[in-house]
Amino acid sequence: MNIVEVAIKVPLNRTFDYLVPDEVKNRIAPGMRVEVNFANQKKIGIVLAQKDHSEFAIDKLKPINNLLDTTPVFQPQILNLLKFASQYYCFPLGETLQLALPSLLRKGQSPDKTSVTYLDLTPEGLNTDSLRGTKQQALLNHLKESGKTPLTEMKALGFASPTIKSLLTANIAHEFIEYDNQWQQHPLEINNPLTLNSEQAVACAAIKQAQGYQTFLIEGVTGSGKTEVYLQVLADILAAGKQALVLVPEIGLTPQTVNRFRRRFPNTPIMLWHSALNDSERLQTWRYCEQGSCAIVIGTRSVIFTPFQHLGMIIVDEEHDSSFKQQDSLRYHARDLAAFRAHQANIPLVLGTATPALETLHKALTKKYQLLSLNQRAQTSTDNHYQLIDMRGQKEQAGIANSCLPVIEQHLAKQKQVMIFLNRRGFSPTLICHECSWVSNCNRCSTSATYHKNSRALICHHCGEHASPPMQCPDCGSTQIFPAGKGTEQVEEFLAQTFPDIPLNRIDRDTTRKKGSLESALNDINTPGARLLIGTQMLAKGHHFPDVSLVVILDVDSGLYSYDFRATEHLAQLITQVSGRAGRSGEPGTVLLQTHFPDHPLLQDLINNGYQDFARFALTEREITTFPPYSQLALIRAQAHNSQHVLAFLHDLVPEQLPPGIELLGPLPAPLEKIAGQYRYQLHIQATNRATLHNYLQQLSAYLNKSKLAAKVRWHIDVDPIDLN
DNA sequence: GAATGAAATTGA
DNA sequence: CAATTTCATTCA
Repeated sequence: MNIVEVAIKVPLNRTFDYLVPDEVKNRIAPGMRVEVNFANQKKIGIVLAQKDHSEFAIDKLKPINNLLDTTPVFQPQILNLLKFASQYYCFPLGETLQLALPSLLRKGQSPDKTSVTYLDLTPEGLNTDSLRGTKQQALLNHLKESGKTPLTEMKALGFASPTIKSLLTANIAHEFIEYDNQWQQHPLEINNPLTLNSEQAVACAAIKQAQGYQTFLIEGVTGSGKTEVYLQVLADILAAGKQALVLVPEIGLTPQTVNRFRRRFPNTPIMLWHSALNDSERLQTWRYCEQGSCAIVIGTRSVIFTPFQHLGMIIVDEEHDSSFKQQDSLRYHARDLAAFRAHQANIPLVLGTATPALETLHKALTKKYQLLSLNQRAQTSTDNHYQLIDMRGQKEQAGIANSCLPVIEQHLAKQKQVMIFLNRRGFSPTLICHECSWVSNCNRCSTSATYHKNSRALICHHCGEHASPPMQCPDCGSTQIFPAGKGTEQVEEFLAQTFPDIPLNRIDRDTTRKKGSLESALNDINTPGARLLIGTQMLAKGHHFPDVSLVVILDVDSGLYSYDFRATEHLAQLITQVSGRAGRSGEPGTVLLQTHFPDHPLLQDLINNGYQDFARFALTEREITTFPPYSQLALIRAQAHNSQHVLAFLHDLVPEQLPPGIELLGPLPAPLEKIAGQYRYQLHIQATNRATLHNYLQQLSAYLNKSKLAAKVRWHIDVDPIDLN
């Protein structure tokens, strides 16, 4: 009998058997796509295995309609990775497989081999310094920085076809197509590697000697030159003709980062993978990696599923960054899957960050990972000077303590940039009535709608509902309606009044919504002279602001006392990352932290001894409280319009007797109990170790598949949750 | 998730 | 009683 096991995209933890017609019998293999009839529909499924008998009644099996591939779209290793991910994160295999496939392949398109058109400067172009048109000049400048670049990428950066064409006709630039595997045939070109300091050299040597799988954690303070270490170890991988996978946070994929790789390895094909790619660009990068024509791919989270010919190394930059954890459907952590993949491929994995996640640090301290510390900063950066601003009994305006103002003024007077950080956009998180107790609550969520003064709107940041702010109180008719609480818009308004002559940029989701607006703001910031920068977390990540000498963090306290046991870790990472933006131009930067709890031990530890010390101290706390990494956590979240259904569903999951090693907490209302009219509750499952947790989850999912209540609510399991919302 | 068919509700 | 909506069932 010719039977295949097929995974189909349905929310079921099950696969389906199909008959194989004789004419395709010899061509079919695991990892290929097939078209099948399924529940009166045509669907594309993935062949998992060939077998000669089925548990299912043979006479009820249907034949497959069509075999869509001549070679598998899933390599055996990728199939294994996805089977693991599906099990580990309790998400149906069929859906997991579809998620990992470029959408054109999901729809049945053929993965035929193609080529990429590149744009580069001609020798004349290299000797040209200035061109007439500003756009042409920008294009010339960019190519001088980046070297050869795929044409599609240039267009995505906003260089228009006519501009490109004029440089082509002027023989400044040329286009060329590169085919399969050419890069491995040329000797590797390496441009201007920097001289390593002793710590970097130690780190490089350690990674280069790795035989097979080994994970390294580079714990490198800001400015200590992690990237240089990546580049130098990559040189060895490339020279051996192997490919490399580099994962970066969502916001970290800037042209500056990419250019640094391109400049270093000028004759090496480097491609990108991120959310702004369209379907055909995605397929292009995917094919290039799979056929071995791309040497380095730099990408965000989902790049971890890309197939390679000869993968030689995986690097995860800023490994602590929460954007590596997917927050819906398959809730995977790309860093953790990278560890699985590196282990499977028997290659080194390099994790790098100034502020390691406590889970990662724990593995390094218990010798599962090799810890490589970089504490020496390059000469252009120096240690920052932290200062706690005691807010108790102090006057403040727009959330800024009065005692901070003279400091801000001093730095501006020295023609430096000052960065003000507040993790709340809008003008104020609520509007309140002065005469009665009306608050601008959202009708559909258990939170208030944020007042946006610029766009004159009340917006709920959770369900997105828009309303116009009332002129009068809807309850008592009073006109005495005031904003309560602070947001970035308010800080901007206040500082613009206080320092009318100083240029100012506010950077948050609202000001960067338009395409290219972040780039133009970042461009502004590069112009010398005094400047005020106001922003949310967007400012903390990735971007390099050499002229910032003062950072003010307005609201430290919200991270100190929180229901979330990871809140202090995230706060410390944020403070360290934001501070890393200051003091990079030779002089020490100043960091002011506004708090009502200046004696808080974790805060004291962080500012006196730095993140490294803080993290080790925080780990001892985790051990005492047996939170992860000293236990394993999973969450079952459920929501529905009817809160009784949700509670009944979760209560039903709690058994009378718990298996050893498992503790359940809940059902608890989610921190925001109601969003968009849906009531949300959660059950915390804490286990002493991984195996116990997964045993228990397996039992649970058997039950969940049968439960009648489960059909009435929306529910999911989040394994290793990082956000307890 | 989507098609299907049975059960419940509606309207004259 | 037929038309319409809701609900549970099943998928090979």
